[in-house]
Amino acid sequence: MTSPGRRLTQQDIARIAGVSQTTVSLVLNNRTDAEVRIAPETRERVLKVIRETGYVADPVARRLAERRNRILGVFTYEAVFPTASADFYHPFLLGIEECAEEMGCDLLLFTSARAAGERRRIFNEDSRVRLADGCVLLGRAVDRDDLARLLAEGIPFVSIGRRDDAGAPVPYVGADYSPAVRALVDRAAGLGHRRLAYVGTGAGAESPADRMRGFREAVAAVGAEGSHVPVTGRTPEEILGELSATGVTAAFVEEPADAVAIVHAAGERGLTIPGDLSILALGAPTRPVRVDVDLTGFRIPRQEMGRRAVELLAEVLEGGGGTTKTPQELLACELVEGSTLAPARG
Amino acid sequence: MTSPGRRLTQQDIARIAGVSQTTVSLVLNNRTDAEVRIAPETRERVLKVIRETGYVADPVARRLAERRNRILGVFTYEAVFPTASADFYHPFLLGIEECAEEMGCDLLLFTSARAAGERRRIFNEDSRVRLADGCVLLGRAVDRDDLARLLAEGIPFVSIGRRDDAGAPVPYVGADYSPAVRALVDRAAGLGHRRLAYVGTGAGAESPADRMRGFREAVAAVGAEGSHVPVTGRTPEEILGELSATGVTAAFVEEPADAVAIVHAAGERGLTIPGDLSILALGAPTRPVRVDVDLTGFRIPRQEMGRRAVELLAEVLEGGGGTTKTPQELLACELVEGSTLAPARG
DNA sequence: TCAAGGTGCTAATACGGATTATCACCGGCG
DNA sequence: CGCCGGTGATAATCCGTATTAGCACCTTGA
Repeated sequence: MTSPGRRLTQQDIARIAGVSQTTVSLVLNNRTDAEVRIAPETRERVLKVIRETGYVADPVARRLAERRNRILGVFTYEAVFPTASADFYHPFLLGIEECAEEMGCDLLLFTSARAAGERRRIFNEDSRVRLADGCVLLGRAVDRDDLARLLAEGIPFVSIGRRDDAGAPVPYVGADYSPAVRALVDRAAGLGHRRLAYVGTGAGAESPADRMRGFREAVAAVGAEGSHVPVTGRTPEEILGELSATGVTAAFVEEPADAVAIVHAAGERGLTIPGDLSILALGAPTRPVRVDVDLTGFRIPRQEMGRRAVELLAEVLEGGGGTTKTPQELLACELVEGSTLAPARG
Repeated sequence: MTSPGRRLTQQDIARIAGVSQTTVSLVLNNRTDAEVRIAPETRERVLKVIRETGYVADPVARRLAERRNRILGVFTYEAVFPTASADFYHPFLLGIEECAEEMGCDLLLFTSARAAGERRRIFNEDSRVRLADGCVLLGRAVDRDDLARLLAEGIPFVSIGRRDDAGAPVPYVGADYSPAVRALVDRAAGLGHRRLAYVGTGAGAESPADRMRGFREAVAAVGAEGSHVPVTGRTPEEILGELSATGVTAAFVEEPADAVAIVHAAGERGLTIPGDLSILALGAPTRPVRVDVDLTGFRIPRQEMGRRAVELLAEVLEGGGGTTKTPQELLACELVEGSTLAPARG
């Protein structure tokens, strides 16, 4: 069929069919406008040559001329495939891939964006971000400067996870943490819990901040007492100690991996969960853990977030000029019944 | 920093710095040849503008002119992220991503290659395969026509998994099934097993064929009796029935998911494994199963295969012209001790 | 017989960057 | 004075496709 030598171009097809390169392009793009007319026989002749040679247009040249690729970039600040992070990233990617496939788009994974042992950055010396039509950002913490730059350069993108403004509003699809946390607090309060604690950083990135905020607001709304128990640099035992010492009966744990560890620590200490202490998990584990506990909490709609991010990105791309306003959506989290929440003692 | 309007080009940089586009390109590419000279001050002035504007070269245009991308394509005949296939594909991707990251390459996932509900094909109407420098092929069965076409068009690629010739030798890195299967057969024979069975298709694609071949050769070598028990359309119970009826004492099961099912079926039937029947699993599960059995068998070095494929692809790309010979490698499988192999009865 | 209007195709150009060939300039030397 | 060699930069061209403007030809009508 094809010679192993140089790749075929429209020029070659044109020569064989005895027409101009323009005509080949027109036939290929199936232009039937009033502006441009091709005689049916000519069209057929060109198509025949294309069929016989198996010619396929060079996507690079196409992109250069057309400014459109049907390639969506996916940027993550960590490798996505290692098992350590796979459990967390996988559902997002699943949604992204599904939606991209339906839209006939390919996915470009920016795996090279690491500056020599450093953290990944979007803009390194020869960033390939612009190769994609647009880009999905994935990661718990996203670099503010990168965000600002993406906005400034007018690169279409959608962040997965809510982001604070970075010079301008950031397009995102996030998980609606506040109401989810609030619902859990309401439940706990309804079961008689009065001393509640937020266990986690509660700050650093938007998502912990959102959860913390939801917690504070809900605690205030139900008139309970809420404290903040930090976790960094502390063992589950120490955390558990503080919880007991302060008379907390329901702990809202930011990171399910911590929740699991605390449950285990409680078991060794002779405490029963949820008899002595209720544990509520706020989201999905970002660290690999063996989740052998049926935690009460909520489910982050990760797959849906992936899908929706791609959909929104597509809309932005369709919009073209950027006249449409910044898409910002929060998707509801689904409560998970679990078995680590029980009525407060007494 | 940058205006939100149109993207910056070398032309813009040139205008600002008061030089020509050529000069900007030369400075960017750091050309210090004797052929081309740039005065240090001019160079500095251009670099300053580049720094201030944050200019980054358009990778598409670059690719068109340079014929090089640092983008590696990854083609799979199925979606890689769905949990159904994730367990199988994941280790390959892990190896691929690792290696690509080290080499400073990005990964392009061809997710769009599906022709309207059909199976994925590499060459659809507007294939973007050529956008990548080269491409890694992943999948149990690979379309022969696609392979032939890749070879014919001289597109650099490496298949993960051994492939028969498709008009010409196919570059691959595969798992060395034959010796692995042979080693298992030797073990079984050493433990007194005389009636062995190969349970699976044993054909269809290269990898089952390789395993079957290894089985046949090994059985012949040790002078045992080997039969073939097909699985398609049969229940584990039926398969188990045939094994018992024919007096097989060691079953070599192509697909670990089947092996697990057979072990369970045996349990329900009151047979003990490996007391009554030894089960050997030939590879990794390609269907999602809860592997709650400690199967004796071997490990396919999937991550290593992914890495090696990318390395070989890189070599092919370095080689450029194609003077180097087709890389074909088989990686050794590691035996897994497990607990489903025991001495034959009597 | 010639303008008007339609038809079928192509030349020219854009897209953004890399490369090659060439040019302008200056100082030194015969 | 005129030639030469070295220096520093640029105009021109290419990569392969898409698009726009326009050309050559033919028919029709007055």
